[in-house]
Amino acid sequence: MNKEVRVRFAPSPTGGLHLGGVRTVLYNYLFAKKLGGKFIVRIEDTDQSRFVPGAEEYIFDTLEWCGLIPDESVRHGGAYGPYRQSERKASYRPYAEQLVASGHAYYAFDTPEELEKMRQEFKTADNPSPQYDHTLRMQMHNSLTLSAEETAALLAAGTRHVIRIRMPEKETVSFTDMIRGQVSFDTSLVDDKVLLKADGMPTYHLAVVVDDYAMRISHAFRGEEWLPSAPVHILLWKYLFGMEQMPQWAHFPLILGPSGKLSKRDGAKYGFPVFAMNWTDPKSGEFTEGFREKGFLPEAFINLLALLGWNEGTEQEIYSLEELVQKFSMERVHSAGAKFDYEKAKWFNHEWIKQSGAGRLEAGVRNLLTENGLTVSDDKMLEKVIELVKDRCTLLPDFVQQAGFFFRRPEQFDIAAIKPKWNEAKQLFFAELIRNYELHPDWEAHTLENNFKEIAAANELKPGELMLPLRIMLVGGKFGPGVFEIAALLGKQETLKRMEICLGMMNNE
RNA sequence: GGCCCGUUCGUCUAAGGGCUAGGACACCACCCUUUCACGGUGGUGAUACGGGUUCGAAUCCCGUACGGGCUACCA
Repeated sequence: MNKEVRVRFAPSPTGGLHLGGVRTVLYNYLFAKKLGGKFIVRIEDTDQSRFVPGAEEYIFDTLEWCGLIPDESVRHGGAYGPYRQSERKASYRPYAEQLVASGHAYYAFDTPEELEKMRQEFKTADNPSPQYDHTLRMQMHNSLTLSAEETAALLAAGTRHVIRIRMPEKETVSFTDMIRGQVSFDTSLVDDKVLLKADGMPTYHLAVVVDDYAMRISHAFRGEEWLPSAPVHILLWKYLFGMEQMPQWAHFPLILGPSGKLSKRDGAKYGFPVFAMNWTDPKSGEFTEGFREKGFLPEAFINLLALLGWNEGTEQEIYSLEELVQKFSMERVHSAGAKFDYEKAKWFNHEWIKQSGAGRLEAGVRNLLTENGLTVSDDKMLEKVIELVKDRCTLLPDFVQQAGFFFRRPEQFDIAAIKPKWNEAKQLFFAELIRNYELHPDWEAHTLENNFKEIAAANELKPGELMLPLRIMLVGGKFGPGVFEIAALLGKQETLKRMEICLGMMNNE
């Protein structure tokens, strides 16, 4: 009795995937996995003029980075292919013709110029965007206004034409949205949408219904921007396949930027990533920054997206993908749009870095260090360094500053930070400290600290005033973890070397 | 303009008729730490407005305002 749960994400390969897109994928995925269903990716490339090379690959790379692996797709195969609409082109026309035959659609021969003329002609202050609808269709160039013979002749001559749905008048179309409850529309107010374009390709409206049927989609989820065209889709289901076959719908709230629906431009404008991964438009050359390159962990990215519009009802905020699958439910998706908050996004990443083991972070950190000209030769060392500094890193690139000095002697020392309080007594203290450390047997943080404090006490100096200078000597600046931990990890030779270099600089100044 | 959706701290949200409106981010203060963080404690801060329904409303209904989306042979 229960249909198998099958959901689909149906992106148009026109560019990178932004926050909202990935969240739509995520909710689809979570819903499917929670119910033991299938997650399908279908490429909606019915608009050939908007084809962008590389966009499809980008989409799949993003899904892989996020760990949201489709069960069926162009890449992953499946029994309901092909999963690219351009390759299903032949399947759409018959349905459109069927609708014409049953009186629910008609041929329209209006040229783009004629349409433009109509819009200008009927445009008024009260009606700034005239629609091709029941009020106007009898004034247009279509099979409703032409005789059957004229229409047949035009068709036989291969005249360019589209097929439009004939929206009924004065009907109320309603459906139950899983998030919003019942939503109703008056069909008199909906226009006669094009179903089949002049190039023989379907529009989204026809394709989504035909393919959702063909692929046995049980639940159809998409962004709220699709809500206004829902009545068209509902009617197509009714005319073509029957309402009992129709999937259940849910329209996700939009993710808003600082001003309205989040756009890729908002990123550059307000200084945060909008796409999942870096993307450069091959035509315009426009670059849009991605969360991955910005230094986000996919776990954090998924986590923050999940909580942008959904919550379990508890105070938990950190969830792994597995946990999300277990706890997600469509009923708890919020109905109002959510404004994206980059500060909170960073907090999620910081939390994930803190709770990740060095092993999880190692590869990424190593790449970052290498990219910055730092060589990691000792894996054990890298592991310890990561554990030591990860609490201080919000984004992955923070590791370059926080961990870099372990792998390369600083080129600059922030001498200005200690110079004003420098004096003979401190000079002597460090000379003695070096002598002491040279003879130091075990080189462990706590004994280094003990010796440091003993010598300070013997010279009647406050340890606190000596720790910053030591830090500058080892790190180069006022940052990093505990200074004796650093010395311990750096090793005796390198620690003494850095102290001597710095002390020399102090003398020469 | 029309249609649709929405409205709890600045932001993400909890509370699905009974109350000191809870949590998180951010911010502020203090503690810890003589770096910076982490951590800990505390604080500022919200039910858009007006009507109903009810013993009682953030919660249900209506209106207003405001916000957003759609209004292509784009998705």
